[in-house]
Amino acid sequence: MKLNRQQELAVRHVDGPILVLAGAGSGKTRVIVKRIANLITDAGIYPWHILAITFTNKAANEMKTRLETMLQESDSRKITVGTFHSVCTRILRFEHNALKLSRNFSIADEANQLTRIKRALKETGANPDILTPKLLISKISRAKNQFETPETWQNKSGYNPFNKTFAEIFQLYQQGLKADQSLDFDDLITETVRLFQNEPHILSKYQDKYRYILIDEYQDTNNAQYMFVKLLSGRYRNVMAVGDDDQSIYQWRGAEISNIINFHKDFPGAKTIKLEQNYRSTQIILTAASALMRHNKKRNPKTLWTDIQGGELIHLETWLNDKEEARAICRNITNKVNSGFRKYSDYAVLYRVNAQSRVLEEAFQSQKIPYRVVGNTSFFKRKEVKDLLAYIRLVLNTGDSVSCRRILNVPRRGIGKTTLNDLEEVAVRNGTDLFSSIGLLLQTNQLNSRKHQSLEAFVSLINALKKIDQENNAEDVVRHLLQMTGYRESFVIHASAEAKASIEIIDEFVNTVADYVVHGDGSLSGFADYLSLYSDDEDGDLGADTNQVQLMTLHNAKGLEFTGVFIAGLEEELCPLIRNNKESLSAELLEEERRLLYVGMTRARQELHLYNAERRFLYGREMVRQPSRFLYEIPSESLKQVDHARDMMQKTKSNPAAARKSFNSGDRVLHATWGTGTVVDCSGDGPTAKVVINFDRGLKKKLLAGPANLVHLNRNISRIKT
DNA sequence: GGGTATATGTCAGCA
DNA sequence: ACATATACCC
Repeated sequence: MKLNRQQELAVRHVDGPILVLAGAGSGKTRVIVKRIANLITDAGIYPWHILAITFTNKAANEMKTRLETMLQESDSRKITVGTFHSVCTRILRFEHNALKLSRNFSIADEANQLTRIKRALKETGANPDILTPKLLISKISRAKNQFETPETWQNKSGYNPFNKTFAEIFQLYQQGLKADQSLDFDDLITETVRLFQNEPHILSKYQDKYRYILIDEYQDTNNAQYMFVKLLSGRYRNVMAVGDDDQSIYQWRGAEISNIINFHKDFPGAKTIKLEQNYRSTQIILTAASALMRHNKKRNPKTLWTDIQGGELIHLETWLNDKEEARAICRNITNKVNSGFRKYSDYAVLYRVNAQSRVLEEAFQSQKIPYRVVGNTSFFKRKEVKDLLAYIRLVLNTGDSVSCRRILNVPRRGIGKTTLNDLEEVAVRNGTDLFSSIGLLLQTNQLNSRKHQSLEAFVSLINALKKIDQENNAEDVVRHLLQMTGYRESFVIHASAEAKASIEIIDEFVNTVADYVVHGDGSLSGFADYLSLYSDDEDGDLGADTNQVQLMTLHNAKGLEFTGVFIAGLEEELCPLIRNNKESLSAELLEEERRLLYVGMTRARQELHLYNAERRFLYGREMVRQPSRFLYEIPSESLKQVDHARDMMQKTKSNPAAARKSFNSGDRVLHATWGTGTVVDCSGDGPTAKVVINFDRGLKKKLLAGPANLVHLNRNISRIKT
């Protein structure tokens, strides 16, 4: 397809800063890829001078693949494509000396951060109900991205006790990371920026290396990432920032929309190009999505347009509950596929929170529809993966005490609480890491022989693995690791289904490392980075079953497109999400939620299906739901609306059989006015039976079964029982 | 020291 | 409903 005028201008741009405001579906990835190709083939720029930064690893891989098809392999290989985190990790590992950091520093993932925060909370004795671990992590993240340190917080905390506690925890957290030779995700960026600031010759080297910088999803960059770009581009100023303020959905984690708005101030003389033609969606879908977005006040007005006239109306279906919703989605997809014009992979089901995937997965399984949950990091959250990763981290960096503590007694080797406490004490007293403290404790000769033996065995195990790592690839190390620790065998003994699942995960882990050795550099440290930075699980073997429906969160759908999109759970408090009933939704958050739905809607090419349910099982209980306010912001002429919940209620109402059912205490029932409740007592039979019900909204009512038209919620009984 | 039963908190989104 | 944290027992 030919480029349009604006796209052409962006692709042909060579020198100087340029901002590309690219609306949804306006072909921005194509523009970035073509411009890179153009820089090399037409402008004669060396490929190693080009740095392309994407938001996810997935996007990076896709870009690499597309570049490979357009360029000679010798060229495409030399272009640097990656996320901020992966690019910075590479720089830090290379320049570790200047930072007085081990080359094999560990990357602390979220779980690792959490254990550190919890420990710091305990140490300070702060109340974890007010400063919750999660809140602390996000506060620290924000502080770091503003280049604030525990010290600056100490100074500015003044008399505010919360700030003071925060400063203390921040300090402990940071000390812990440092002692363990670990960096968290934010450090990866901020430490690179500090390196650039403190070592002009290093900055100069990289400025010279990366003369052409392209950044995708610029609306989602944070302050530290901005600083990185600003410094790195300082000499040549060849920055192309591509983004769309309407698709900014990461402000919650520090993304600053001002980066895109202030681009001209930051890079004087910058060109601006607006891509407003949408090549993806039908007029109907685009009109509806634009109408939704007009409710946002803080945005640059824009007029997206499309050549793809008309199209199907957007379907809006209301169901009685989340199970019915999931079943309906499955039925609709099956019908479409059976019609012969669509395949499973044409469809994606999007939702606001990962917890929604469960009901959907159950429905897909029972209807035998092939599906894949995208971006769900469940594999990386598995205990087995964390354990093995902890081993790897410890082998690479024995200073990593958090990892050491995790696997010191996994599998069981008789090093329990008491010994661990002793070791920690030795570590603190000598100012060493946990692993070194084992050697120190062994020297004291104060241990009984059993303890002595198991500790000694552990040390030699790790040392042996270190040696193996020096001469072998990551796969060999992992295989030796499993063999020497007996980790896999520790599950084989148990015949339980749980143990079987564990073994499957371990085998999958081995496959992952084998795959990495084939496709990556094969090193253990490279593999550890891969595991730490690639939280979106790529599904290495994409060749297998690709004809699957994709399930993912709205966030994960960014940058993707599908022929048909189903969005589930369009209800108040879920979309827009309100986590805390006490807290009201700020205007900023509401607008971000709206943008998130906008991103979801604009993923659709031909079909868009929206769903809401009147009841939903969430946070451990069934809740009565209200339709999302966003549904009222979509013009009704774009919608084809069916209320199946109402139909179902009416059907049961007109069916006297329902009234004849007798009720038992414990039964879950539904009443047209009072909603759901639990039967606590029932006397009599048939329509004249007197039923006492505790309604979920807090009312207790005595009703006559007949006129009350109670509906048995049998479909929910299995859930309520457990 | 280790395993299991019970209590408690969590399900926001991501690199 | 699930996962983790602690409490308690062997």
